[in-house]
Amino acid sequence: MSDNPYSTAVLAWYETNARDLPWRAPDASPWSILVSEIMLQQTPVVRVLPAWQAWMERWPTPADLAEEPSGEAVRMWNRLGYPRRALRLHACAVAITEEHGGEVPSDHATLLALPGVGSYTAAAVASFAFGQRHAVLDTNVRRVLARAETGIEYPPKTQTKGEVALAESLVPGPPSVAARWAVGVMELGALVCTARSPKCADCPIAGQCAWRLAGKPAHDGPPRRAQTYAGTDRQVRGRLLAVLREAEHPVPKDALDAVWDDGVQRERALDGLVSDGLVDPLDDGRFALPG
DNA sequence: AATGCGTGGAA
DNA sequence: TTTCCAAGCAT
Repeated sequence: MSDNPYSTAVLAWYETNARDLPWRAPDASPWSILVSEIMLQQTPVVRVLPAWQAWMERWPTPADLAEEPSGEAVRMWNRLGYPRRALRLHACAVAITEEHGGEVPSDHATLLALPGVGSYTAAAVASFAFGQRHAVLDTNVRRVLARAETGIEYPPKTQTKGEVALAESLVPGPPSVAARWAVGVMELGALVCTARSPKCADCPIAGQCAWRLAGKPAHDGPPRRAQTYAGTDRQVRGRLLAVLREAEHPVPKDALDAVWDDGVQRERALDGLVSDGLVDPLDDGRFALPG
């Protein structure tokens, strides 16, 4: 697997079209790249940018964050969503400080063992921070490969082994080229081969795209999961945690009861937050972010 | 393997 | 207004 039919075109496209993102700066530290990757899990770039800046100013190294209570990470996470990621990023900082001499590990398997670091993030950090050769398969790349190679509009809902094998077969041989391919094909998916209204006129591989060549057949199969939010436990959890994030001090139960009427659901959500480690029930009956 | 887990912007 | 979806992970 030394090359693939698209790599030259994608690499050239990336050279002139890449966004100037701070975690892509030549002097970006592995830690700053890891922080960006955790934040970018399911949160758009535009919302991550200011949060990442503030985070890196406050905690420039893993040791800086590891010194703080995990609740400070949850508070700093603010409204990025999925706040368990903040807890896991804090746990990453502790593990890196205590087990890896304060340096983000470069080995893929070691990265994978860190809290909140899965297959994608381990490959991304190994590739972007350390220039290694890995298949970096995120939602953008899955969509590009579904279209260009498989000829379908959208990839399957859950990642398949076939997709992984395909992605691996396309990784260029030399690590430095592989790393640029990884970021380039991801950027192509983010900017051109988008989920809705792909900009095929601007696509460097449009001439080789199986989906476009087939006339862009519409998505076949069940409609793609419409996620409801209003009224869910997720919404309740969000409201409860927002109260604690914005409070300077531990809050009485009344303050939490005020944000959701359904007591059964409210208790279930609060219990969930406690068992996740996002909320600390104090002995005096009040609640706080974890210390 | 399917589900749960936040939030906000765009169409 | 509603729907979609945005660099996933853990269980």
